Amino acid sequence: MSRSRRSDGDLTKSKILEAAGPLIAQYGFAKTPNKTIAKAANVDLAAINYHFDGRDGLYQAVLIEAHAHYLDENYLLALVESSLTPEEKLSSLLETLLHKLTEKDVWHGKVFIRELFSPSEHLLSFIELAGMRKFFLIRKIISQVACLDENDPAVLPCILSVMTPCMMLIIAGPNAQAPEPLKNIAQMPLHDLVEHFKKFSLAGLKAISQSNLKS
Amino acid sequence: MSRSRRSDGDLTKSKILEAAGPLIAQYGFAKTPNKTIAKAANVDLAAINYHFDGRDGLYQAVLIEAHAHYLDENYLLALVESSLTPEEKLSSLLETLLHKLTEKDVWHGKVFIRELFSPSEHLLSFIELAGMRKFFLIRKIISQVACLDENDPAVLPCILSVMTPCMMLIIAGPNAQAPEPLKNIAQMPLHDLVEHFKKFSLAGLKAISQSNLKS
DNA sequence: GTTTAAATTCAATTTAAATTTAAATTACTC
DNA sequence: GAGTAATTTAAATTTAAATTGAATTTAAAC
Repeated sequence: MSRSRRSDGDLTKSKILEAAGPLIAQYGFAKTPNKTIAKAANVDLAAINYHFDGRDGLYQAVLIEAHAHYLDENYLLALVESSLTPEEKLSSLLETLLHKLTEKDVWHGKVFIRELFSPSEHLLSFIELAGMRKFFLIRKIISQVACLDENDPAVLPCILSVMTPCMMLIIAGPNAQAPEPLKNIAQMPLHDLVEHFKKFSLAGLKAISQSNLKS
Repeated sequence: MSRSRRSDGDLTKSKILEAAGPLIAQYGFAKTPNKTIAKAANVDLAAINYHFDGRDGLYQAVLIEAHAHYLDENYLLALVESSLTPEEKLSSLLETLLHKLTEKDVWHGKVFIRELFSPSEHLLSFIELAGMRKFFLIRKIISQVACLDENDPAVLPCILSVMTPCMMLIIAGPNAQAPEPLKNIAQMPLHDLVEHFKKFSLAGLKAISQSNLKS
């Protein structure tokens, strides 16, 4: 008996994944029917169920893919262990976050951030696995800039202050047709945006650090 | 002929609205069927279509309600025109944004922010009407703290930096069952959070202001 | 109290989409 | 090249939910 593992299945599986990503980024998961995804991927509708065991399985896979690519864990690891100063590490982190904006299609970030700000039952199930490691790496960088112990609860709002504005920018990114004021933000030169967030975040963290020393 | 306008209709209409809000805040619009809303409101399923002319009409109404209550326009107007210093105005704004966290049910903010970060076709249609006025008021306050002209494009990322972290906090608020790290943020004492965002935002804006003077 | 249209209700219908099935095809092993 | 199981496909089924319509009730006007 032949225990064959055909390789063409993997291709359609990834075709589905690559087609689903941008669609979900643009319209949200609830508003992209399987039929639309199948058409975009040039595969039969039933292939989604065959390969992902149902619609939810596909979304779970897309979410994992999105999270893995949004801020690469290996990049973060290398950054944390690099010989840069904490401030330089922060700069690099912000640059990486924002440079994604210029890429033609940043579906990874959009999908992940959509889920983060409009959470479904799918978020909890996987954030706790893959998400925590990346969270700890980011926390390490930011706590160093703020001169806080990484377990100090005061680091948590610092992380919010640094990260969430960049996330909003990705949602309202140049591709998306955002309402007027947001659209204008997204159309600003990338360099100006990077400079803004570096200045703002660095000053904010320094202020937190200062007030911590006094108390 | 009697041109009667029965008043009991308004009651059920608002019952539906009040029931829909918290459900949509928790589960998202796509994941709360009309049936669930009708049950929570103690109203017949068909009443939704009768009063709101369909599911989308209900969501539109919920969105308008949410936006109106999230940051009250009259409050913003009074704040802008008050005799407080720009810094004090910013403080008040942040306090208002964050105090919503302690209220038992902050569905208004959650619904609006869900939509903002995971936009559907409903966002654009009404943001441009009601949203712009509030946006301009917030911009006025923040531009003054940053010592920038309110039309300077550099104000835009400042608004992001100040507002979005607070929004994330509302999404991950004490009620919601967020994943670990976020849950811990939401459980921090409100006063500490307010202090953090005041310090961070003020320092950030001052830094932007400084670098602007030099160039 | 009678009239009238608004509001409610329940049942029937329609719609849209996901899933399942089984038949046809294809890639791989020998 | 034959056998086999993985994959693809198209059609049928199932599911869930929104919408509609007709019958009933109710509140207000006179």
